[in-house]
Amino acid sequence: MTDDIYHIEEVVKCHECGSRKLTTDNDKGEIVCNECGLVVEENVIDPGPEWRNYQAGEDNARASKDNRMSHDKDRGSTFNWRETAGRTRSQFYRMEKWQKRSRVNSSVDRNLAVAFVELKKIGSKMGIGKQLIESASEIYKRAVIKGLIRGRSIEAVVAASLYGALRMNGTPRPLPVMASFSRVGQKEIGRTWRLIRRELKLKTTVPKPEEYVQKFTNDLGLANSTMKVVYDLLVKAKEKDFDNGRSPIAIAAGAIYIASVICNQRRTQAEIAAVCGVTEVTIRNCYKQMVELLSINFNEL
DNA sequence: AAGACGAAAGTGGTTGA
DNA sequence: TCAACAACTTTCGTCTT
Repeated sequence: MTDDIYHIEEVVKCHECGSRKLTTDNDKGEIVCNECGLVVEENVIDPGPEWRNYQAGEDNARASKDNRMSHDKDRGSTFNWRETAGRTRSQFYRMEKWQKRSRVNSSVDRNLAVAFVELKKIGSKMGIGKQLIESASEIYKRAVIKGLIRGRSIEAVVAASLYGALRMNGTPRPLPVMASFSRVGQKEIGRTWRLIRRELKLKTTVPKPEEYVQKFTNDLGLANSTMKVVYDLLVKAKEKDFDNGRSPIAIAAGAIYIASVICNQRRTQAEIAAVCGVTEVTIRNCYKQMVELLSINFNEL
């Protein structure tokens, strides 16, 4: 993957001895002079807004990438030309490069800034708390550092990060619901989330039906007592292994429909479908099977 | 007219050979 | 890797309230 690396154009010879025999060390992210051994370039970066994707040897690679994120913080004082006046030409030359590099870094910052604005926008539209926005931005930042933005839109990665943060918090939202708050389609959000989860090795579990209940019943304006009935139905369904292979959202939606009828707080299948992000057909199929399984005298209600 | 129902055809994910 | 499969969606006509 050596040829995958992007060189800054002006780095063609060693500042110390002038040799053009240079070797790139991918793992360390350095360019080293073959003649005198000087590290000509550290933290080799893509001059464009995006950067290359590190492959194996993650640990070393990550160290240099992390440095990149804090370039201006670490090196800020190096840019003071007054302090360095009178030094050799090659040193000015080097400093000039750091400045260029800082501009590259600021494009990373701009990416993060744009992303965080987007994240806050979606978050406030969805009524998501500060803590979760923080978690989502943490995931986003790590995705950026891993180079996962490449070939994807900021919006997609933002939506996926938020989706993931919600799931990991035990308060998942259905993909269609996420998509309705984003300009990105649910397929793209789902695909991006799977990638992020895999690449960042995030530990997630398959959402359980009960994780959706609070949010759904709230949105439908159902009473706490009705919500309690939903939970009871889910417990009974689980006892009979109703959850294998079926979408947890569909199960939650079906249970909510049954409970809304039982508790005289009837909601139409269409209303529930809209809130839960599944179709009426799915709710019908699911609640019918549940009624059958739990021997509920539904028609008498 | 609104809501519920179910058939039919299509999609995307999972599983097992 | 590919076919088979179950769950789910979309669409639409029909029935019930």
